[in-house]
Amino acid sequence: MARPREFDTDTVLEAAMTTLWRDGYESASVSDLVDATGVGRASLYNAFDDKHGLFEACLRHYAEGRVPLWRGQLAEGERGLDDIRAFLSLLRGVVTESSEAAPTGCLIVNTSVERGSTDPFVRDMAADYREELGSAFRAALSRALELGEIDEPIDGRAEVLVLGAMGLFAVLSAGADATEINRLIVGLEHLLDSWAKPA
Amino acid sequence: MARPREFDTDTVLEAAMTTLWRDGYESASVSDLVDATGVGRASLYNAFDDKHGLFEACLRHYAEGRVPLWRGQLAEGERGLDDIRAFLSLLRGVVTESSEAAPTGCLIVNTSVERGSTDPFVRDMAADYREELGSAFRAALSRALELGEIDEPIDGRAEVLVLGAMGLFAVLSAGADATEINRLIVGLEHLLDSWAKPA
DNA sequence: AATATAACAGAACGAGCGTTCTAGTATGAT
DNA sequence: ATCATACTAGAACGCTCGTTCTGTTATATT
Repeated sequence: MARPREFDTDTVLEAAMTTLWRDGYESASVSDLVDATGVGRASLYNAFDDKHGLFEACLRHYAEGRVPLWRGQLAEGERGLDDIRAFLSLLRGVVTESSEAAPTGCLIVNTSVERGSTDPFVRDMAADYREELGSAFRAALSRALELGEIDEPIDGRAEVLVLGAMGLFAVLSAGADATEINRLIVGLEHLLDSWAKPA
Repeated sequence: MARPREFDTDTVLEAAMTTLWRDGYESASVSDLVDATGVGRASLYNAFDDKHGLFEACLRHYAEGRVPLWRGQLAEGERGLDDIRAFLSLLRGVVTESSEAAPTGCLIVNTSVERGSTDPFVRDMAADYREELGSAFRAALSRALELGEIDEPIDGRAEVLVLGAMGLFAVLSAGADATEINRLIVGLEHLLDSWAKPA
């Protein structure tokens, strides 16, 4: 009954997300988002209400597209410590693959550090994100326990891994070079090794 | 030979720093800084050149005033693991003492996540900050080694502690509640316990 | 084919941004 | 006491911000 939308929502969200991810919420202007998406201002406002609405859609798009990259293997993998090692390898890959298309660090960590104290939406989303990450680590550590790779405890170690991931994302966004990032990841890998029982 | 300054530089820096710390670089406007410091616009521009100059002075003020709070005991304390435990207690205190006067988290971590990829000054300052923190952890762990509290290794564990601190600062700024913060710190405390050799 | 509907492009809005300018003022050196 | 200096307050600058408005265009239904 009316003219159909000319743009693909996912494509637009991907472009807007990349801009917000790279520049942050305040530094990315609506004009920047118009340029990045190639969609007119009025169309963006029609589809997402306002800048914050587009931001929320981008955060959801990020959670739906990026979280599954690690959640599956970590939470429901078939191994234990190796699944966590694979997660760390994933993070190591981030630093070498960083480009204009895929900024470094993590959108949720970036924007929650920027706006977490004043923006309930991003605060809640970041809390969910950490909860999901912690839950996934606990699952992987529980499998490691059942496989006889490690002993107790599980929970405290999962919290440490959450902090490690949050720290890595923060340091990535802070502009650390590849050498430092790799050194930090190696530290976490050695931590995993130290948890493993002698074979 | 000329009219002397009416404001005290440290007092002004403390007020400006608090505002930038709480709101971030982009969200804190020059008008906000004028209001917070009580100093006129022209005076601020006379003394600090521009907004970024005032920001740099605030970062230096933060590094000079806040870093010594943990650096001394951690780098040159007389104990080992207990000095690291004291550092964690310091962080635990931060979450309960947060007020308008002293925002939560860490100014350097907040602004380096916000601007680290584009602002060389904050990137370098954040790198120095992590290097100093890592060096302090290595010193404390070395003392713990000499005291017979722990065995090798030192370096990888120091990196893990740096990540833990960065992660805590990130989560603090993300608006996590006291319960979660405490749970994460307990995780790190248990990690320290697990490094200690049986007495 | 005619109509109703909504997306489209781009101009325009007031508000706020960082910065500069215009005066006026208070002080140390002569 | 006079002068040079650099502080002070506040108005004003051009610019960009997020948002809204004005037509125009394209499609699904009748």
